[in-house]
This record gives sequence, C-alpha cells and structure tokens, in this order.
Amino acid sequence: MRHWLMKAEPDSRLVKGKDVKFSVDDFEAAGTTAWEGVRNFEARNLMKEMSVGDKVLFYHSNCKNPSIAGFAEVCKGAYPDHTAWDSSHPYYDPKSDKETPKWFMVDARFISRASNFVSLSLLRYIATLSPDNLPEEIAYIGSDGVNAIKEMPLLNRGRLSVQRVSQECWDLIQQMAERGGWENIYIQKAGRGKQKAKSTENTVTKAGEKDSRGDTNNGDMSRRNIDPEGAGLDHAEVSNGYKGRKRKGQLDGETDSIVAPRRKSARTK
DNA sequence: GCCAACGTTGGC
DNA sequence: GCCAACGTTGGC
Repeated sequence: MRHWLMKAEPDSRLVKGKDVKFSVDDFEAAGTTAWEGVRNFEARNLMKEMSVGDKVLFYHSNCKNPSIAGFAEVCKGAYPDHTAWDSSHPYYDPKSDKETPKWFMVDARFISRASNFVSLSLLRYIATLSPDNLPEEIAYIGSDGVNAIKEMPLLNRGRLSVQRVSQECWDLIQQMAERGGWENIYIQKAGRGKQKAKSTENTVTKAGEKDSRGDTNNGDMSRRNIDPEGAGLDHAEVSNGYKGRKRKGQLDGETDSIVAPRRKSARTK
C-alpha cells in the first residue's frame, strides 16, 4: 500500500462561474469524491499509480494556513476525467477527448478529520530544527522523522498537487495530528501562516486555537483547489476559519455516493 | 530541441 | 494582492 498527499482549496473561488471550494468539511459531508480537475502531467501520472486502499493526506492549499487537514483513502483507481470534455466545466481541456483521454482522476473516501491540523508552516519550522535536539513536545518525531519531513515534496515542490508520501511521513503526520501539543514551541502567526519559534516571547498569536468543532488547528483552512488535470490541486487553511476551496470536482449528479470535489489546481483564469 | 514569453500555482 | 517559482507553449 502506498501513501499520497492530495491538495484541495478550502476557500471559495470561482472558476468559470463555479465554486471550486472543497474543504475537509466538504469532504466529510461528501464521503466519497471524484478527484477531478488535475491538469498537470506529473500529478496525473501519480494518480495512475494509485491503487484502491492507498492512504491519502488531505491538504488545504491556497488559504490562510495551508495544512494537512484530514485523512482519506483511494476507493477507485484512475479512470478518465470526464470534466475535461465538458466545455462549460471549469476544468475543460479542448485537447482531451473520449477516444484518447488525456486526464484522469481517482475516487477518494474520507476517513477522518485531523484533530490538529498539521500546517505547512509547522512542517517548515520543524525542518529548520536540529534533528538531534528537538523540543521535548515533539521529541517523538526523532531525527529520522525530521529528515523525512525535510524531504517531503510538500516543502520542496510546492506546486505539485498530488505527491508521494513515505510510510514514515504518513505515520508521523498521523501521530502529530493526533497529539498536537506544539503550541508552546511554535506559534502560528495570525494572518499569514508564518511561524515563529516560541521560545521567549509570548506575545504572539497563538497556535492551536480551537475551531468550531473543537479541533485544534492553526490557521484556517479552506479554499478549494481546482486543478485541471493532474496537476493542480490546491490549498486549504487551518483553524477555524478556513477559507476553503476545493479542488475536486464535484460531480453534480453522479451517483449518490460520490460527490466529486475537484482537486486540481488548474486555475483557469 | 532550444528557449523566451507567457500562464498558473500557491505561499505569504 | 504580490510575486517567485515553475510548468507550458510555440517560434525558430
């Protein structure tokens, strides 16, 4: 079984008149969704490698506090993304047709919301720490964990909306989302998502506020992403307010069980 | 095939 | 809203 990270935008954003927002809340409500809209070749190719049962980190991009906001799994392997054939659709691609589908999507099933959103800024902060001398609150990450985080495409390949995740990072992030507890060593700035080491000051913002559901998140989350084809998904924010957009495509009338958010990133401006 | 122009992503 | 990074397009 493999592990992946897929982006969506938790904040509303209109593309061709349609809102591409797809937040973790939307995902939870939908249950299962078709990941349409990826319009980047590398991201598409990664989706083609996915198998039923593979685990997915659900990421909120293009929002105030970009974060890993939940967990999901692949429930249907790659199949042609029909939204590329609909000229009225946000992810329409005139170069794709039914005879030779250019873009593909998978279906993903929501598993759970992250009790504590694991923000990009926190991961970036951890990547700056000396692996052998971690604050005790996150000592469990270990030096191997810090090194694994440093190698995540999320930190180095920002624009890729579908990414591979190592088993080690999957385990670590799941643990972090469950435990939280970094608010004393790391502070999320209110607005933007920059972080600062906490050490001496307390003036700043707080990390770890609770969101409406009682989760502790830093930042907000939502926006949606749309990615036309395989590449682009998008973002999210953390904490309570997220902005959210989604990226997945929402299928409008597909089966009852599938909602289809979109996830690609292709912004069709 | 190179590469400049252009467009998009997405953090900040 | 800005803009850096980076992917894509298309002329040559």
